[in-house]
Amino acid sequence: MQDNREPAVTISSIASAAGVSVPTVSRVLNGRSDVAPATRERVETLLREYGYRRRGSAQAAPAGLVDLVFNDLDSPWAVEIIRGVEEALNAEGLSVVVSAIHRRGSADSTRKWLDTLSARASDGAILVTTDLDSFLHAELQRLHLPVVVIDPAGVPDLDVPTIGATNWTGAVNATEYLIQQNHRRIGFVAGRPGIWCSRARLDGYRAGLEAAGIAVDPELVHGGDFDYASGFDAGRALLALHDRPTAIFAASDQMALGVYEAARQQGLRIPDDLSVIGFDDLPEAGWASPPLTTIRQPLSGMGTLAARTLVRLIHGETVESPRVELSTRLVRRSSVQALGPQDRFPA
Amino acid sequence: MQDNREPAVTISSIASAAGVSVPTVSRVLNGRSDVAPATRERVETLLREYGYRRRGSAQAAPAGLVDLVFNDLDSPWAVEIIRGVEEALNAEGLSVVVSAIHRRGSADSTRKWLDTLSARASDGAILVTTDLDSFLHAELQRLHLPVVVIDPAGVPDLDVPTIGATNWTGAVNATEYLIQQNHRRIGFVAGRPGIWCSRARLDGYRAGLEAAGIAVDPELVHGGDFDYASGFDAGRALLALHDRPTAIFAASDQMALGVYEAARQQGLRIPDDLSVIGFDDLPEAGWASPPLTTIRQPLSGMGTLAARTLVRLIHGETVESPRVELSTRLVRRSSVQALGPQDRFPA
DNA sequence: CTGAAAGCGCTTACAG
DNA sequence: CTGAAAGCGCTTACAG
Repeated sequence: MQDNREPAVTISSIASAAGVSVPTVSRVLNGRSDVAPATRERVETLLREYGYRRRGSAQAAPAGLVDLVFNDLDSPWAVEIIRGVEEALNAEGLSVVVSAIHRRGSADSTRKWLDTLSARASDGAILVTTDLDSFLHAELQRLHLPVVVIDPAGVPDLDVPTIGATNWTGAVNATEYLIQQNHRRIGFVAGRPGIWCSRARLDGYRAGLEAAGIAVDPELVHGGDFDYASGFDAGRALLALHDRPTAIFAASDQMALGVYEAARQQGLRIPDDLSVIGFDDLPEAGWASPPLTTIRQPLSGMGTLAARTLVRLIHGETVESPRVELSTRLVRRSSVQALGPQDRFPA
Repeated sequence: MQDNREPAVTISSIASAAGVSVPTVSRVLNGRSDVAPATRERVETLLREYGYRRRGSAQAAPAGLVDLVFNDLDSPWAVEIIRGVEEALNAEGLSVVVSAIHRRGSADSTRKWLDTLSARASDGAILVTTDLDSFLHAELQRLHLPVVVIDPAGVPDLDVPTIGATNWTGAVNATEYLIQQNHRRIGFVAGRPGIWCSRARLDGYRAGLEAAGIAVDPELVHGGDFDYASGFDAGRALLALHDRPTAIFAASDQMALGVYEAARQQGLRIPDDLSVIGFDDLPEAGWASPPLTTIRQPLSGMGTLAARTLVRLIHGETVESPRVELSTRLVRRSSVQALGPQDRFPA
């Protein structure tokens, strides 16, 4: 995998490559104004190409810092991951720098982020749900910065370790469980499109139905993007169907809570009139009323594993299995009720 | 307030203070084994006393790092603060190191944390809900590290800026609102004891009742510690009362959700049979079913303000008002219903 | 176990 | 705008 034992790039190697003196490079590095624009440009390019990293004095003196990068910091999701990463890294004597990629997609902001990363001499980075495109990947390589991705957006390069959960299997289990409880019309609220795990959950739902010989009704599959509002909208649409579902499987807990509210507004009670199952098992799932049955994915465990994997890369070790999926499991609480028998023979 | 412009403590000043050579101090600093125990001890003490901070080369070269410290990273609370801090600091080109004080209270772990802080040359620290005791305060002063505290546990030293919310006023407002809706028997679930804001909320509840000429019934005040389980327990106890409350004001949203579940388990519907109001306005409040009416405290705004205040201290500026309380406000959603008129004249 | 010496990576006046 | 020189804070062989 990555290798961090290359000869260090120093200010003086940059200087000779650029054909200028060491002080000049130093000036560029420190944003002094008294440098000819052409010189500055040339030096900056070289700095970038060589992947120069500020280094205190003589020997590297590791910063003991790892970057944990989210697209946005607006989900309860994030704390779980942060907690797992922080615990594992703290045990290794490392600290976690948490950041969100602001104005996502802007090449400029990515550039700026990379510069900061480089300036502070981070030992490695954990990217969450990030689309590690080839540009970003190349830049990180250049910085000799080990990387681990949690829940990659697309299928990442093979030499970048990724940590995920058994999304497909978890979704199959959720669907099977509802079928066991005699549900046949099972609605599905999908996750944010474009992220790998969303697709896996949708496929698992379909596979679960088909394994039980139930045809997939496209009407019962509704788009979403993981958050509450999209769950509410999807729930409303699904419950407005002529032949409405008796159970809804939402690809995230937040969307499941949106379904709760859509049901409540239509006077439907959970689990009596509608069964709901979520995905994630955020603490919030246990706080719902009634407590939400869901598929647990070990988010903080994923964080811990990502951290441990990264530490190995930092130490120059290789990682034998670059893609790991931690297992999910069904957590039964009170939002699913068996259909049929009860209906026919009420107590 | 704090001053950061003191002459830098260098390895050589420590060396002469200790009566040893520079290389020896360097060895202690790097944990080399070949140093006499007595010498090591003496040097370490001096290092501490002088508040030595590793510094790359010649000039300080600010690390651009700020520490954000929680007691625990297990609450949805935390993300809100992190988000606010991260945004404000990112705008200043600074990064956020997030950590939890593990094994709280252990002097040893505090020591270790301070060492890390010092080693990485953090520019400042934001402590959340921390009891900044005089020991910690003195140590941070020694490191010349500016500090801001969010929601201080106790009453902190006057020269440490603190950021909070108008907890007392918010609680008065919540209580007044319930009274306006004709509630008279209003239960209260208190926050974690020992934290300043818990006390303010309890006092606000009492003041709100008394202002309306309602006597405070001690039976209606129940202990809690901010989390879901304690809210559930308190809700259960309150609803089991002979003359049970028609409304419950919980000092946190998480506890309010616990009250929801306690009500549901007793077959009580919200808001029809019981009105509930929370405190915080976490995203979770909006996801409850029915959506929770609550007192909003601007958590991410508190994070932002703490960050900005810290940046000023880092720049050596003074802060004119060391204790700021951001205002809270009532967010009306669907968990409170007026009592009385409706009951007498149903639609 | 310790210090004198050499050296490293970098920066800052100082000339030009 | 740029480089030669001096210097800073630190570390690492090298002696003893």
